[in-house]
Amino acid sequence: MTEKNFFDKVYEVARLIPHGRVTSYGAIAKYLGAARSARMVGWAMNNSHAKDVPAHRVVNRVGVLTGKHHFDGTNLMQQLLENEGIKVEDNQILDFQAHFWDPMTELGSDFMK
DNA sequence: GAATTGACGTTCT
DNA sequence: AAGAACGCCAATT
Repeated sequence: MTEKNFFDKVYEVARLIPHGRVTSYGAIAKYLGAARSARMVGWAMNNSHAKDVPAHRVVNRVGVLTGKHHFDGTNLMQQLLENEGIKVEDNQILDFQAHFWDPMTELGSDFMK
């Protein structure tokens, strides 16, 4: 029973996202070994309301705040990101690459080993 | 209990 | 190269 479900793994990784950094659903999914389950990551975020998961730091691969619609306000997600020093314009993160936090690169496949 | 949807991304045509 | 379809797992209807 040491194996965790995809959902739980997503929560863990999402929680490890550093302050002022962002990542993509696909990046997390890929890190978990299921690049094609990016949708599940999004679903997990939907349940993230029950967890302490900073879902505002997770965007799609283009850097667009696709899930901002699920937040309390209309541009709450954007406000949170800007609060961390990330510039957002038209629901899209500026310099997404610069702020991109890749779990595989940062954690180095040494986290869930 | 079965079918559909859901914060996406990859692969095929 | 551009567009369409599929895949993944879980939850909701």
